[in-house]
Amino acid sequence: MTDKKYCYEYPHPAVTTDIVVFTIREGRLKLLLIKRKISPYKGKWALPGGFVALHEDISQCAARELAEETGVSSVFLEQLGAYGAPKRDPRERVITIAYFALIPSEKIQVQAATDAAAADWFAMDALPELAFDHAEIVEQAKTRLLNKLGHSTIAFQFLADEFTLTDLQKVFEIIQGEEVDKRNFRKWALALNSIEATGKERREGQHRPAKLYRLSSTVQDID
Amino acid sequence: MTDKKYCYEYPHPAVTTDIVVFTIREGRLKLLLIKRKISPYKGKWALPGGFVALHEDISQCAARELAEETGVSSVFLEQLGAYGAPKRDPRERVITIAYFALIPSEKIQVQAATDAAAADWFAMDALPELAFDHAEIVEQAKTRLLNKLGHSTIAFQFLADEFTLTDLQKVFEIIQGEEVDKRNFRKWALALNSIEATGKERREGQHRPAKLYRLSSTVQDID
DNA sequence: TATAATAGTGTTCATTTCACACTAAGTCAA
DNA sequence: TTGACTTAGTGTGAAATGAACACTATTATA
Repeated sequence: MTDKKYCYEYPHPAVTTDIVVFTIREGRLKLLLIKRKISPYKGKWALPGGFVALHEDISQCAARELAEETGVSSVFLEQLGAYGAPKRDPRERVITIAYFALIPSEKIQVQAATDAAAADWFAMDALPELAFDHAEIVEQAKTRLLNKLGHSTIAFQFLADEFTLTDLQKVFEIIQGEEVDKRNFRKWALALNSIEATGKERREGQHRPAKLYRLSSTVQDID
Repeated sequence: MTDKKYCYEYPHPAVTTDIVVFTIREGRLKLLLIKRKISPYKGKWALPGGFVALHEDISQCAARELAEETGVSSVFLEQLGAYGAPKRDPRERVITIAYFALIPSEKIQVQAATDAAAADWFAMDALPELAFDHAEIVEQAKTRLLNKLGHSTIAFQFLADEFTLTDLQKVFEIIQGEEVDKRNFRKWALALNSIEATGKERREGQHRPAKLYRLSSTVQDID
């Protein structure tokens, strides 16, 4: 950051992006949080994010922050909305544009937290107290995730390139918090016309091997 | 506006709200546009909106702009999303937070455009060329409107406090652009448990009078 | 070769969605 | 006063969809 000062005729708020990063690890839906090492909310956990640079698109900003924190790029990233209550940051007026990202657990290289003190994954049902209005943002992200789950292909974003139908079913069960009928689920998943068998199978343990699937090339999402 | 200058350590973008205001008039879905009287895009039509003041919430800002342009308040207003491509405004970096609003045609007092040159309603299927990235914003608002139509009670926002089921059906037909079966529609509307008969009826023309309905007190919307 | 463990597969019933046509109640004019 | 006109209001059967439910298939291992 330079010492240069930027001046305007009328007041401009600061603009940040914050990213709600979900993944599934250890059989639970988890959220990436960063421990703040500066005031305000020093020591509290917060969503990863940062200021929007003047030259970058806001979605680029979110993608950049996400890559800096997790080392992953080209993941599912969707805008959640803008949050701009006047006092949400006690320092100055900050409007944040929240995104939510879904990353497959296999892609998670442990977070190379650039400047932040510490980063960690928290189970959604055991979140610590969050800084700013981040609890509200997380709540809305969770709602969005649940709403889209059955009407889009976002669940696939939690999986590796090749996966079994049981893998996929577990994603649903973990997010929805309830068991799903295996036969109905498989019928539904195949009827989506979004996945195709790779021809390969995965064998592990003393039981029948499972067919591997991949997302079809034509991936379309729903608003 | 004062001559005072606002200075920051690092650059802040300007933040505006733009509002996609829909109504139904003359049997068509219409959009409120303002003719720009200053550069850039001077003379072009644009969405109503303006800069976010430092002390106000962004939704308050949208509501204020909407009230200034249309004279109506307490209407349906929902955030659509943030648009922040770096060059979307050629003057400086401007991030806009778009809202969409639905107002009943009866409430429309002709727009008392404060500073803008002119304001007018345009049919959605006959829009003029729009300034900035407003065409994209309008497109997404239309998509949102269509998606929510059958899964929420937003259609009611286009109607007066008391309405007939035929009024409601016409709203659907106009927005969806296709006719709807009368019996199925009425069953659906009543099964919503969101409207109740007022006991009154409206008589006009040489035919049976129509029962009037109102929104039930418990109005809930869906994300 | 028996056991254990997960993969994989169809049918029935209930519910929801869709298509479809007539009667009811008012106004107006002859 | 009656017939013509116009929109309001109502029910049923068929088709599609969603939900419940239990057994066989295939592998690893002891």
